[in-house]
Amino acid sequence: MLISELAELTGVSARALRHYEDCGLLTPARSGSGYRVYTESDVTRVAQIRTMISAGLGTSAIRRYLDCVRTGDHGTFLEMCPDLRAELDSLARRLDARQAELREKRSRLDRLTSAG
Amino acid sequence: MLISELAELTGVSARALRHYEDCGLLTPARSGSGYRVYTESDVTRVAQIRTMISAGLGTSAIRRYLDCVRTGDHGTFLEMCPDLRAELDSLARRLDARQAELREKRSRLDRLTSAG
DNA sequence: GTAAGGGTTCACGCCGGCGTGAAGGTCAAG
DNA sequence: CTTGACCTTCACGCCGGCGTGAACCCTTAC
Repeated sequence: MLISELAELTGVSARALRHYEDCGLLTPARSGSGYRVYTESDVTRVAQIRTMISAGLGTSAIRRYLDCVRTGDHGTFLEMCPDLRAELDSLARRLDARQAELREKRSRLDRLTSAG
Repeated sequence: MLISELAELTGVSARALRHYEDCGLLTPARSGSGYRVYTESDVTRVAQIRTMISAGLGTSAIRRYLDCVRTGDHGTFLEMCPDLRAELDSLARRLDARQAELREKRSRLDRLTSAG
């Protein structure tokens, strides 16, 4: 299928799909005229990519660990290798830190608003 | 006083102080040779700016409402005018939204990590 | 004279997943 | 042939508070 069809099937913009290719997350074949040609398995792969992005992973991390992705009846998950475990742990810590920062900002804003 | 002294007194870098001037938050006098000359009241003002920034306000918003800032015994606060009230409300909503997004990311990451 | 230590004005870099034209090739349909 | 819908490859814009040189001026001490 061509890019616009994959875009419709996945709900992801064509621009994003090209971006994923630039990042090495997709490697579609090319037609004689240079058009990107995707297979049905790319639909699943894009869904996996989106799941990982929505979990906070960057494209470089996704590229490193895309082999670890499995999609089963119980949802999408990752088969753990040591590096991946460490990467996800540090990501979790970063997310927690950002959450704490946001909470601080929010409370400081409340103080600015109501204090006095 | 010169910029490095104000930087030390406030704990804010000289670069940041120049940045605040670029944004219209500070308007130091100039010596004959072009050096920025600050007064003691600028120490308070910088503290107010830092408080507002740490609460999530951007420099443009700070510039618009810097007149509303008061620093008293009960901490730094803002005298409310309608526009300011609306601005702070929308900011609070944006912070809440970002907090919700982060929570979602965090839980999705947990699912990726442990599911399967 | 000069080295040292501050001050000044640019102006790019960051962080990153895409949006958004711009300029131009491909292809089926009328 | 021509419209028009889709495709391609660049490549800048975003969001923004500063970090970080670069290149150059002022002043003081030796």
